[in-house]
Amino acid sequence: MNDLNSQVWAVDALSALAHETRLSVFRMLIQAGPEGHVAGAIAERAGVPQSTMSHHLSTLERAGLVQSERESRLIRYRANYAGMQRLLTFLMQDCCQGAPEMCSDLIAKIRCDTSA
Amino acid sequence: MNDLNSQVWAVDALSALAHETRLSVFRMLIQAGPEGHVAGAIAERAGVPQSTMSHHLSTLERAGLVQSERESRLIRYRANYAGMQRLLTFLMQDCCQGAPEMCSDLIAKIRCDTSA
DNA sequence: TCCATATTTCCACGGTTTTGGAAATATCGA
DNA sequence: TCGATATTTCCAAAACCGTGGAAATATGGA
Repeated sequence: MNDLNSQVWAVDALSALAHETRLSVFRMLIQAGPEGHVAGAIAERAGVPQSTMSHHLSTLERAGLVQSERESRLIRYRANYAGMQRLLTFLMQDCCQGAPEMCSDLIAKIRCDTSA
Repeated sequence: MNDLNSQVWAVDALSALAHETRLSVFRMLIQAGPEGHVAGAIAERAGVPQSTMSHHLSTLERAGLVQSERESRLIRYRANYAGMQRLLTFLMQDCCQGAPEMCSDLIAKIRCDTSA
C-alpha cells in the first residue's frame, strides 16, 4: 500500500474516531477485549437510539476499526486491533522521518498501564 | 486532566487530523522537524489558496498539534510534538485497558524508521 | 406459518465544516 | 509616510455529517 492510499485510509479512520460517541464506543470495545458487545448493549450503554448507533458502528466498521459478527439475532461488535495498529504505525512513521530522537522519546513514554 | 476532558480534547485533535489537506500539512511539518515551514510555503506545497490554508493551520493550532511563531512578515509553523504525544498516549491508554499483551505487541511493532 | 426480537436501512431535516475571493492587519524598507 | 509583501479575518455559498422515527430485514421459537 503506497503512502497516498494509506493517507486516504488514515483520514477515514481519523474521521471515524473524531466523534464523541464513536470514540467512546471504540474505547468501550477496546476495553471489552475479545468478548466485545452486542449492538443493543452498545447503544444502551452509550445512551443513544439504536438506529443512530447503527450508523456510528457502520462508520467504525467501514474504517476498519471494529468488526462485527452475527450471533443468531444479535450482532456482536469487537475492536479491530489491526486497524488501530495500522493507524498508530502510520502516524508514528510520519513522526520518525523528521525527528528520530523525539520519536524514540515518544515511544519510551507510552506506557502500557492504566495509571498514566 | 480527567478522562472525559481528555476525550473532548482527543476528539478535537482527531477532527483536526481527519482531513486530507490538514493531515498532509501535519505530516509535512513533522517531517520538516524543528525548522518547520512558513505559511505561504505550506499553502504552495499543498496547492491550496492561502486563505484556505490559513483556516486549516488555525484548526491544527487550536487542536494543539502545531505551533506558530512570527518572524517579521512571515509566520513559521512547526509540529507540536507534545500534542502528538498526548494524542497517541491517550489512544494507547485505551488500548491497554482491555488487552495488555496486544498492546505490547503493538508497541513492539512500531518502528522508528522510514522503511516500515 | 406467524409473532417477537435484534438490528439495519431509508429518508429528510438541521447543523456544521470547508472553501476562497475580497478586505483588513502586520511588518519591513525606502 | 507610502508601497510592497505575508498573512489573517470576513463572509456567504456549497458540500458534508449526524440524527432518529418508521419501515424493512433477519432470525428463532411456537
